[in-house]
Amino acid sequence: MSGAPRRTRQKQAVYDALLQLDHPTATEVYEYVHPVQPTLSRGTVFRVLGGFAASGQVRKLTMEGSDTRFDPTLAPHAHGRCRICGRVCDIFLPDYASIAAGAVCGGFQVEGWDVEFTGLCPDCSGNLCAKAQKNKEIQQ
Amino acid sequence: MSGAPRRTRQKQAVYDALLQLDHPTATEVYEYVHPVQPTLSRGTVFRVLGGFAASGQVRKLTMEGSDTRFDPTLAPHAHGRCRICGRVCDIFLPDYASIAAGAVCGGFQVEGWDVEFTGLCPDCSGNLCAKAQKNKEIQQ
DNA sequence: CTATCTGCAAATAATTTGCATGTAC
DNA sequence: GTACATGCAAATTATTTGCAGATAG
Repeated sequence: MSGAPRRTRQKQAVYDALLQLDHPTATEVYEYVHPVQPTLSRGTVFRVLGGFAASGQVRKLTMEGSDTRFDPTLAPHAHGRCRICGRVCDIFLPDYASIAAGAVCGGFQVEGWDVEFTGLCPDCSGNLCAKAQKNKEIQQ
Repeated sequence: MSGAPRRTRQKQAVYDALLQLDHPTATEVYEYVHPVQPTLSRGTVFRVLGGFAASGQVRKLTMEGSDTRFDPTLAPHAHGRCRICGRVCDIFLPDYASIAAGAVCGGFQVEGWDVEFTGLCPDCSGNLCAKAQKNKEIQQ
């Protein structure tokens, strides 16, 4: 028989990191938490995040060009990945919600969905020149 | 100055594999090609597939729960991953095409998109019991 | 108490890369 | 002939796992 999951300092720290860190990878979570809890190990971060994902407590994002990311926002939504700064933005598109409701597409019975857009985030689409300039400065 | 890409036996073999193998991973391509061309190395498979993806010759699919897959079908379409057999199906949804045409969603300027559905493929949604039975037999 | 969780370190496994050699054009 | 491509093997890097000790309930 399996008992209820236990509330631990480590899980709390990992979840807090998810709220602070805007779609972080497991490693980013680790690096955020480590200075505060030096004994919390990488393995634990992966195990805790995997548990959260398995229980539906967080969403696991498998995005092109980066490691697996985790998202504590449970409301159905898509993601936009900026091709300039790499930031991942939440995009709420009510239209997609209806598709999730068990629609059938060409014989494939849909139970869940995930949409990844590529493009420019609000910052980067605003003033491309300024942004390119900034990136140049950083690289130097 | 960079010259045009060269036509090689290896690239041809990798592309043929893509056409035969229904959304294969790099390793699946390697295992398909290797018996025929034993000297073709894993590194080359990754390099060739990466090149194809970079030139837009094939689509690179980053799907949940499996390694990166490659798709030679260039027409805009979504993918369905069956939660029972794991098969990846092509799903053509004209509605999504309009979104790709540079729409703006909440300040995010969309240039490209990728949709992954989870659910049941035609085979598995048809007769779940028979399928479960078959899987059992395979495992034994 | 005891089942779950964590730390640590070693094991996996996909992907990348350096370099010498091969070959398309 | 020359620049691009490949083979090979070693290096990287994310993620998983075994096991002994810690701890939540």
